[in-house]
Amino acid sequence: MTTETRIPQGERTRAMRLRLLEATVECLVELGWAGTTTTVVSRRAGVSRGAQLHHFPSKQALVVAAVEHLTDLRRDELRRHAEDLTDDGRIRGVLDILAAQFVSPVFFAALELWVAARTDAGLRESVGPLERRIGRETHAYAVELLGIDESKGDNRHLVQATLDLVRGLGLAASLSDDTKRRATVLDSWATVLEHELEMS
Amino acid sequence: MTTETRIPQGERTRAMRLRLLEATVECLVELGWAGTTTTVVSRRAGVSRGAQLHHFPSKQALVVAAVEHLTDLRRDELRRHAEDLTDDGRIRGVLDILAAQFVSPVFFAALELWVAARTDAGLRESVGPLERRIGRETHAYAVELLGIDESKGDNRHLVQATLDLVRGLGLAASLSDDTKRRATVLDSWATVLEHELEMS
DNA sequence: TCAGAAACAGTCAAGCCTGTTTGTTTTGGC
DNA sequence: GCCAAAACAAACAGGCTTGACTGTTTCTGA
Repeated sequence: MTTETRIPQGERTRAMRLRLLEATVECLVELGWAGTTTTVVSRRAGVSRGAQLHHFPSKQALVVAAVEHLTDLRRDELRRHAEDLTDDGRIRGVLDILAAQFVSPVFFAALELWVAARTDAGLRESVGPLERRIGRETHAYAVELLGIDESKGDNRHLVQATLDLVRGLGLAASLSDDTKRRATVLDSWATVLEHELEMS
Repeated sequence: MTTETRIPQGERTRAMRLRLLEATVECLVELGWAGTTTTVVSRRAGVSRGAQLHHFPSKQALVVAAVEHLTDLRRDELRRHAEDLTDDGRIRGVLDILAAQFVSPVFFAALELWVAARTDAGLRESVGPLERRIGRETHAYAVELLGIDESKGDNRHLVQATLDLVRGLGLAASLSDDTKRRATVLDSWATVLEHELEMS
């Protein structure tokens, strides 16, 4: 059969890798780290194990690539949410955006990798630096969204605390849905920030 | 051989179960959820697999018991740290105690179970309620240590936020040692609480 | 003291995961 | 068109985990 549709190999490679990475993230979200086996991933991606091993020679390679893919997803998600930001109740709005970042499936996938990395040296080498980078980027973006001067007063540490807070909220949300409680906590914290942040 | 040392069976049972539970927690801390296999646990506890299966017929049973054991450990740890609390810089001291709770090996073990429970229905049924109870107890204890009236102003939500914060700090600490950063964040948080809490 | 129950020990089979190996198809430069 | 290289497919071996099964020792109550 002469192939009617000729797709460049570069394109196919990219699509195949993307399918595998997305399947990996989905597995992490739905099945957790322990449930994310190479077999399950390949089946879900609709890719033969041979093809999978061709693109990612080891599970380690697959997961590391997935981590990098996750950084992109998280960055996109943050930017996307930021577009809905209005000017009134700005602080509360920013808190909502940040919190949304940490109760999303993407965060849950990252959480699985994060926790697994604690006891897996190879994984930690990949997750650690990337997570630090995401932390820095999120911090900078939060400062930008809040429209504050980071060098003033305790602003810097307050933003850090805010990020640690939403991380804790995300962890809580992973086990049981506590949307309501989260909202009240964020309300209180918004009030606090309005008092304590030194606006320029 | 006439057994010179006669140990009541109840005692032996308790000791054996305790050995298994402590080995389970140790494995969770050192090897993570995926690495905590029944074989590894029994070997580390110095218990034959037969004995292990006698006391805990399934891995599920073992882990559920470990979860309950962990609640005791966490409670003890909290109480023990609370004894070192002095009167000057009380808020900052309380924060240190709470933070210590969430960067301890015991918390890391609980974290493994917490995350695993997200995608494991059976485990979630055990971890969920217990974690909620610990949350409530810790909350109540924090209120007591701070010596505040929970019904006043936003006190209640500020305490909740504080607990979410230290949980986030604990998660951050699990991947890389950030003792210094944590201290500065807690300093800022203490200042905030001093401003915002309504002391009685 | 003795019998039955509980506690303990060790082995085994079934199933799964990972990564290797071997074989087939498609692509792109010559 | 043709051939090397990349992409893809599938079977396989080795190792590990879980829980069941069988046998042995120790305790308790009669």
